[in-house]
Amino acid sequence: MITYSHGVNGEPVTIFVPETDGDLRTFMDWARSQPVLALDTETTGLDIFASGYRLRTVQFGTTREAWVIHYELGGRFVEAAQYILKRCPRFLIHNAPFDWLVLDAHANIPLESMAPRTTDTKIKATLIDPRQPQEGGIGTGLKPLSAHYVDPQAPDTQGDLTAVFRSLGLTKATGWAGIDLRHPTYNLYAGLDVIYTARLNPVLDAEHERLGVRPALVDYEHEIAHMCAHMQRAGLVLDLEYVDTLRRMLREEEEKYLTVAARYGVDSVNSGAQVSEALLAMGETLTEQTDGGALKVDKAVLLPLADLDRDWVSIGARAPNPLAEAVLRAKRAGKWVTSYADKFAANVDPNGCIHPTINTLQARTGRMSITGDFAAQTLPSSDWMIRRAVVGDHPDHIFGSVDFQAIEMRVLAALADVKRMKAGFCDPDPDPTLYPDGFDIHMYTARLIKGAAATGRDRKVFKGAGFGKVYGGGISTIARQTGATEAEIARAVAEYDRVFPEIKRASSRWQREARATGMVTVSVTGRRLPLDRHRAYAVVNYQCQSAARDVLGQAMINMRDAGLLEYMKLPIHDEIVFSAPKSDAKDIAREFERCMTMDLYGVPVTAEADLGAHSWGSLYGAAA
DNA sequence: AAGTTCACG
DNA sequence: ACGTACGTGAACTTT
Repeated sequence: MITYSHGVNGEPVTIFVPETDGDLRTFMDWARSQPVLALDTETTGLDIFASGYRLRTVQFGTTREAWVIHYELGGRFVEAAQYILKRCPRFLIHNAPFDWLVLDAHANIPLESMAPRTTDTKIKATLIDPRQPQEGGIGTGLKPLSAHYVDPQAPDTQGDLTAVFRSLGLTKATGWAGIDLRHPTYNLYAGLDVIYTARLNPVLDAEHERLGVRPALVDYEHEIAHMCAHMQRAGLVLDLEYVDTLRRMLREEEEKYLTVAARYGVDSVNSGAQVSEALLAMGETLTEQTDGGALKVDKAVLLPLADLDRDWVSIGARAPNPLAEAVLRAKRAGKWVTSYADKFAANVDPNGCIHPTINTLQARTGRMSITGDFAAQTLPSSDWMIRRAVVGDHPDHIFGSVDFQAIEMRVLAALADVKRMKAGFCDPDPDPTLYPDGFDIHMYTARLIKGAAATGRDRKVFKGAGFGKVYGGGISTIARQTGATEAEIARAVAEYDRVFPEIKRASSRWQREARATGMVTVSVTGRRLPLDRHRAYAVVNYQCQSAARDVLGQAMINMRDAGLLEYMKLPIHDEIVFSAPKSDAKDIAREFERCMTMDLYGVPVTAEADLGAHSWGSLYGAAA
């Protein structure tokens, strides 16, 4: 047995690294009697589903000691780790979804077995403060949390190991796979991580108590994390033949327009300086500036120069500038091939699946994000081309999606108790001649203000005003977004405030509360939402975005309880994407709608399903 | 590492 | 009194 003595917050701790069968028996005798163990794994990297991926080490610990089990050695080491993994009633894990999926894929310990026994200290910490240190927060990594809550002298275990990797001629990318399991720094830090996790947990509990973070919210977040890990494990099936075609086509398109751009002296279309210089030389005038003071040459600037509207359709207002068009097309093809098509091909697993990394509590508002191999929340939606690469789980499956209807506006009506808005949403039988596609809050508002004569343009203006309320936008921004004049918007916003006076009152109240509590506002679920001092106006948006996220979270729990988890593929803010057998798809879609239908403080929250064909792209236009 | 652009809800 | 559209992830260029 190798042992390391170390100090944590002035107290001695011991790290044990078993070497023999006898050492492993001592470990098991100790671990068997522990009601709760902190747990961590070390692996060859982050790409859990790639071939050749290995689980190297599993660590177990308490506030006083840690045991570092080298799983990679096989035999009795594997047996000992699995014995405790199956048996211990409760685990503390920092960022549990990663370790759940590692153990599920590489240690034969199912997610379904681990998740109900897990407390995730990252979830607890994020509910206290979701901000990273750069944003003025504590951070949500084990290192900043340990330094803040446990021991100011806590080492940067990951950072220091990276330095060790370099001294061994390895890199951050190769070090985790290449470091010798006997390396003392590797073993010491592997052990310290679980000791810090064990010490973090009671401090976080005390903070929750002090700040009023509800235990029900903690449980709810664990359930959401479990469901999202389930979706990550399943992944999405790719049509690899199509991915290859897509890559070829987009590269050709890019090349074609790069050649055109080069004729005008632009050899890098992504260089704003080159593009603006060449356009000026062609006699174009550029007026908009970037925050940094350079001339702006983004899509919004280039489209009019190319005589194209926002949907890239020819306007006929001027002679198109060939360079502007070439830059637009080359940049779009380039982005689509590198950010999407190439990444699909590079990250596909041996079964032809791609796995999203779902961060269930990423944004300050609690919103989820999807990062890494497959940023599925940000695939182009204006065209089916990219999403066409993703297909149903089985040949007889089709893709579907269920969206909340105008969720931000409904949440606003509910939270601010907006009487006339609520009355509109609550109308059980909206006149189909007025609302042929179902009730529409923006047309409702237009009619409330303009009467029966309200037009589609009125609708657009009041939709802008509504979004301005939800986002906290000013008159000029709303005008720019809607294309209406500032005078028109100013009048519309004033009328909006007249018919929905509760919004302004709620906004003032929330801003006052936020300031009084140090610019941290508390959502309806008790979630703490840190708000920058100079951005108090954003409190309405924080409340709405956060409540909408929690409504989706509740809907996801309803879906799981209804047996729909196996069909769920992705959460996308106000939408769930699913893959289901074609023969049952209509019934399944109805079930999804039912799970997303609920009441929020007297406002009905509703959802509508859309069924496509075999590919995800089929929901976005003409693809098969 | 910062700045710019572009993809999403 | 004034004025701020909200939240993300990722690639590429320039520094």
